[in-house]
Amino acid sequence: MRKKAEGQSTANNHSARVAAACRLIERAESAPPLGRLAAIAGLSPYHFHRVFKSFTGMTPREYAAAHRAKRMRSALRSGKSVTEAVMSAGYGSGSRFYEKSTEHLGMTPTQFRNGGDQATIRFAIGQCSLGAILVAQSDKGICAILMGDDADELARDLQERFPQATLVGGDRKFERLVAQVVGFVEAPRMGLDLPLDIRGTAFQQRVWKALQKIPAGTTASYAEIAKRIGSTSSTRAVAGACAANAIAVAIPCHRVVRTDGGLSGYRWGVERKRALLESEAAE
DNA sequence: GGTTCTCTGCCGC
DNA sequence: GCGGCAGAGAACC
Repeated sequence: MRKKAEGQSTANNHSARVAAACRLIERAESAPPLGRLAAIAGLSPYHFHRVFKSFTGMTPREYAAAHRAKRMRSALRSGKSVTEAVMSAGYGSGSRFYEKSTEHLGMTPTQFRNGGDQATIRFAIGQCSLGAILVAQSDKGICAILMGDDADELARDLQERFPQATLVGGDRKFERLVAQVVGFVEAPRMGLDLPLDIRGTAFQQRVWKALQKIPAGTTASYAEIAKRIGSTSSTRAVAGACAANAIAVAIPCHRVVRTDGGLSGYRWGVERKRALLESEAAE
């Protein structure tokens, strides 16, 4: 009994320290260095870092970055100019923010302010051994690879994923790109040497990054991915992020299976998942 | 391009 | 539970 109470109080202590660090990060003009956060929490930088991550699922640096991006977004939404928003979010200089803006907002600040992504997305639909395949590209790179049984369904899916975008059918030059992607889907081991335009929340991005590290021909469980991104208890959220993935095969969510080896689900049909895994294992 | 800070796996207490 | 080192990596100037 006594032991339990002690364990409880340690946990409470930690959550209070982590919460205090979060508030500090939120209030600070620029991200406080790790050493200062740790000193305030009364822990060594090493240990504090681990405690923080185990509670929040992200490192203090990531937390600060996510919070800045959030401030940036709300400042832009409230109608401030891009420059004002950059400053009020605590980015030291405009130029520094611009370098990373695509990462934070998924688009340039001006595009964001103009009501989301109205950029043009070009797409084309082709056929591969797994059925119909849609490849879409923004000016940043491939933003969607979708698979399905019929072309209309895929086009609707694309429109739903990018409701603000202007979708245009691809020209002949674009067909070559589709052919390249189809070739990649048939033989994923070759790799896809094209830039990707990956859009999602910070958490989704972390999951997708982890997925890209799973080598072809192997699999990982949802729990393993959760562990790799340092968020052991987020197994279900990992599954959610996999399901939200818009870039099939290039972000290999098909390589994530249940802990017992069962295939679990696949956004584009379990049969396609099975086929992909079998062909990768055979290569 | 060098420096400084961050992050993580591993080990010791 | 906590601290610390080593080494890789990212951010910064």
